[in-house]
Amino acid sequence: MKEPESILKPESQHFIEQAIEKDLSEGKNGGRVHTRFPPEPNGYLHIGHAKAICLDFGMAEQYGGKCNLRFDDTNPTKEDVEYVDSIKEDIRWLGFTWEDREFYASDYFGKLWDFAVSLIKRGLAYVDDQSAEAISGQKGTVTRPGEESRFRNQDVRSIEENLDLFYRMNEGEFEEGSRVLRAKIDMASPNMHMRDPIIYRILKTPHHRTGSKWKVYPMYDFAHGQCDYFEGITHSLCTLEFEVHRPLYDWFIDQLKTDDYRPRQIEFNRLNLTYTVMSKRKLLELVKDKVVRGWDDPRMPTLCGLRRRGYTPESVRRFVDLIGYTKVEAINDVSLLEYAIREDLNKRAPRVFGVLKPLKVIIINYSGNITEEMDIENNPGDESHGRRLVPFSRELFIEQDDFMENPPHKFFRLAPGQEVRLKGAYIIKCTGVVKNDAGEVTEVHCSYDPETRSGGPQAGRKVKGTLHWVSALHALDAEVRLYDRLFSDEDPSGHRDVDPREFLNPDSLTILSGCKVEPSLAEAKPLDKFQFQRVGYFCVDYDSRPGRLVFNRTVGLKDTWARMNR
RNA sequence: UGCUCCGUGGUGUAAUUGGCAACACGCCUGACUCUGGAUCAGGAAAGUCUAGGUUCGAGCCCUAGCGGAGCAACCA
Repeated sequence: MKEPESILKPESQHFIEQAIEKDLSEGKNGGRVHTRFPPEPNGYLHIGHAKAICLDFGMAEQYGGKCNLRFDDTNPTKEDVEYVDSIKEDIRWLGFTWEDREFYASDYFGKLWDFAVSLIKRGLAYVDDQSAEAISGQKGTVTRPGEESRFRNQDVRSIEENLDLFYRMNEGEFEEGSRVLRAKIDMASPNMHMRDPIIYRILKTPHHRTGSKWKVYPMYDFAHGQCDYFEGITHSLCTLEFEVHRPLYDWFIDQLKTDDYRPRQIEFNRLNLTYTVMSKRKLLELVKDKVVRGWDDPRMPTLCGLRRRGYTPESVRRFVDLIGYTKVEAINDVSLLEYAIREDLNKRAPRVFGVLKPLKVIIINYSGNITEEMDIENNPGDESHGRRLVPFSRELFIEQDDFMENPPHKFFRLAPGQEVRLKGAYIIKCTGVVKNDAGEVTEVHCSYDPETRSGGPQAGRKVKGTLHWVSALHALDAEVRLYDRLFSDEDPSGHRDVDPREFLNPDSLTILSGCKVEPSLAEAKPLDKFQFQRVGYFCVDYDSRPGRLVFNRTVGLKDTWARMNR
């Protein structure tokens, strides 16, 4: 065992912890740490969000502060309560709580409106009648400054007219797209976001919370920073791409603030995982086009997908902990995620016998009239998991891969003349095979040595291999779904002008039916997790029913034999 | 081409803030094992993008270059 972490060299701090501690030591915000997790309810959460959630809630927890849940619901055309509910479920599943601090950007529509009105009154915002095309045409490029809209000029449009138009925009008098409200900042700014950004647009789609009260909605950039400000957020943690938005947020807060309090935005690297895509837009496409079975398809990097796949919240949090927070754009190896779930399930998943591709074994010197109950530990590494009884009889199933008629060197499994131990039962020796017309082995005949029963007089005899097995008479039928990476390319969205779907892995799902599992699994319920010994970790799918068991393979075991054969 | 950010083993992160480049995953070897799992012991693998500079001493500071990413939605 390793030493407890506390007496090891203290874990080094990442740059955000350092920043927070510096603020704390300087007495900023009266020693408060208050963060927020601000999802848009327009899709399901994925593991990239888990990274943000762990940071937002984690920093608050670590420094004795609070973390708000705030839905960024400023665009009714894309958002829905379905997503609100799933997001809350996923955050709870991860193990975090926002107590009574469930907020919505839409809670602040009134304040935001008032702020916009105040900007107009101060000559810092104006209504622009131009089309979207015209406005973007005047925006300039990254190397060339933009041109000012003629409506920017107060001689053309007075403050009074701006106010009148803004009110009428919200009364529904004008069509969507016919007018917008813009902040008057700097059309020549090297930062594109400062070139008179649009802050309000007309949208007549009813909002999932405010109904049709509003006809104008604030843009994200006009809402986000101010909401943080309204909530007294001290540290606004977000991903790298918002770095260039920060000056704009600061500009708005400058117009709003009454003292020197200001949320501090710190940007960190987003999570990218190999062999998958992580943008909500791309994930939504996979769902809509039925490439996968839904948001919770076990191949999806969504939290609901990982949950259905058999991942535990602890393993997800452990993974997030392992990858850290930096400012380097990185792509994390999915095998580290797999390590995290193996590590967790190795401790908690009971061991059972499950045979994916059954091959019949007949013990020729074992009576056909008896059944023995073999007493087998549920987790060899941890006695507290207890033991169970597994029935053994003359006819068994073993894994097809565990038998070879003409084995290569170092094949420690069953082969003619070769001995193996049946885990928890007897040592058997292969005495012959039965083949069908096609020459395939359909039955393996073995003899057993009664002295070698586990716990018996000859139990200590060494044989090279140990196999898992199920009694043919007692085994339960099951369907097993094997998952592989969704994409065959390490970085499917990392190719310019190539649709990631060019790289879809056609073998990402394999459904096996007629699998045989031990009878103790009869009552297994969805999301129950097991290790099918020597095969991998599996969890019961939502589709599973008593008498029609369905398992998902979460992840395989490390397989030295398979690796040797690569 | 403008602005912003970033370059440390294969991957992801560290380096007590200027002092022997460390950790995890992966890989290799051995031990142990009634899971070819787990566990344990050991090993290979970067000299920190490049070139200068400051310094007794630079991954860290300075200068220049090179390379990568982000930003021009009435999306968030």
